Amino acid sequence: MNIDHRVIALIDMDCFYVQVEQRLQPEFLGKPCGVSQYYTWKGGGLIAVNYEARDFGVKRGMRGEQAKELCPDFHIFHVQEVNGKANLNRYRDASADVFRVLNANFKLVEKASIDEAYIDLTEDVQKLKDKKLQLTINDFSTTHLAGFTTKTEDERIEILNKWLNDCQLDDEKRNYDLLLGAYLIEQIRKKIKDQTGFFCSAGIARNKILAKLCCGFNKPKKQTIFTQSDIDHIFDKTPVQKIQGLGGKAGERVVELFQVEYIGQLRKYSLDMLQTSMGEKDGCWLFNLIRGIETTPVSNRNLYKSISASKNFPGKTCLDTIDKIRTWCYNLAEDVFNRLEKDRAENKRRAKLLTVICTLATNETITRSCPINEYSIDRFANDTLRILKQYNKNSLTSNIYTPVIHHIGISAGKFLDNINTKSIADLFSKQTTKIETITSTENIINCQEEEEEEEDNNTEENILEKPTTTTLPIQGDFFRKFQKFDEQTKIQLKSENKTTTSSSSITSFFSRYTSNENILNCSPNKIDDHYITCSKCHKSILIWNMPEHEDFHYAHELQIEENKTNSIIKSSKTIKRKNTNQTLDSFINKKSKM
DNA sequence: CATGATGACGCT
DNA sequence: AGCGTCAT
Repeated sequence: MNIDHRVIALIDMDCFYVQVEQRLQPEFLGKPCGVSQYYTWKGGGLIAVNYEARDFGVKRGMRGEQAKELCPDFHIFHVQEVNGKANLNRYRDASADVFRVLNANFKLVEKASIDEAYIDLTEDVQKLKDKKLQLTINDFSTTHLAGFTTKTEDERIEILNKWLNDCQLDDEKRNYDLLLGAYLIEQIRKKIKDQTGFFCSAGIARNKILAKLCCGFNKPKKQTIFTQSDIDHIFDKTPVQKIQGLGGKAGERVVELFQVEYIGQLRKYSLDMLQTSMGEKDGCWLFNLIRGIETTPVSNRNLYKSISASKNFPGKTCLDTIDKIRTWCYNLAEDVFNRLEKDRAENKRRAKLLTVICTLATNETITRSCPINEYSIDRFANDTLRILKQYNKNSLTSNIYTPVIHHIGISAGKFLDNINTKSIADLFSKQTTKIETITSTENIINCQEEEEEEEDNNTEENILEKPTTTTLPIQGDFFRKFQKFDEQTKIQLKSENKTTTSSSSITSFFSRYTSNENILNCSPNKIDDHYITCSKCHKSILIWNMPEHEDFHYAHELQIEENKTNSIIKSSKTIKRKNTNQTLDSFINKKSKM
């Protein structure tokens, strides 16, 4: 297979975080919205802005208050905060929804970010060729061609129709597989919309850089094809910084060294000249790129290589005492721990390396690692604290830390696959794992094997395995409550079980209601008259979702009750910390902040 | 004060 | 292993 004959797509969810929030609260669909984190300071920082709001000049990175000035009707969704820290789990879960659809339909999918995926369609297109489809303009209702800015729908149809005929008539069929690729991407985007409720845009081209570039040409809810013959005239008008990888200092270097503005202007330079200035590797990459050649493969990775939690402490909020630092070590450690546990249950692997990143007032960034022998909040927090203490210039007996800290991050990585240890979380995650990993027969076999093993594995053994982890007993207690509840509701729901999944997994049940609040997602956009108003929250609920919705309230109430007990359990955790340096003061400090 | 949290990766 | 770059 010639590398230049690949068909690559880049799918990009349109203002993803906003869509995730709108799926939960459909009443905001069509209105100018954004998502911000940390609302106290100037309305928080916007990390996503929808297209309705962009029309008013609202941009990512702006403060919420500034957005309100530009657009008085602007609605701000706030990122969930846990332990005083922004928590992005809601978007990670929604991302998983999207990737389930992609992985179920394509073999080669690369998760490029939380809301972007590369797909290598080359094989799929080859298979499609045998079918001898008769494609018409109706199969490409949101497709555009790179290099044409069409103002009206009629204009789009006219130009696309001409191209469609051209590439079906072309004896060499140079563009025919791009056409088939675009056809597949129209289908998958429709599927994503139907199965998740989310809109996206896409680019279809011969390589990743081109796919990424042209994806941005028509947004939102549209897709763009970038043919090889369009490269020259488009690159002549493409600013260097628009090329992925050249958005920063490297791009600046190119602009200054070669005195160019647009990427196409580099064509007049020899390979040698490019390499002299940019280095052998980058020079070669650039030389090929501007001629439409870029060979970076779409990697087949589905899982994260690292799981991390971090927080900035800008200005006056900086950390200047050991107590504050300890508190945040625990907060961050807890987040990483929770996600690692979930990851271990789902993916049968364990992170082996903990990396601590911190930025000091001296403006230096320090990175230090240590091995992970056991998943435990206390271990993560104390390892982090121990490392940070090494940079304290103040007396060891003082509570004051100098220089102050402006950023702390904890990252877990270097995963070891196929671990055979089990935990309570493993037992409860069967259903979730099954649903998420059915992408190949290999995985299915894997799952079944694990399940059989799990039958033999006793819960007792798993508890004994992790005696120092304080969170597990909490989870156990929590799940026990829900187990009863789950059984009850199953009976209740049996009569009208159409929309209810028959999953008996407590985890999957639990996560449906708490981590994602998916109950509200069932049909976000449908305009339908089968609504009734919930007596508890006064929201309009589709009538066939009402049983689940009522369960949601029940679960919610239980959770509130659980939180009360939780604070008690947490304090017992503090007693434990006391042995390892935690003072009562710092505990109170932490509580008062929450 | 203050574009934040989180990833991947390359260089040395 | 640690630091810097780039990206969303």
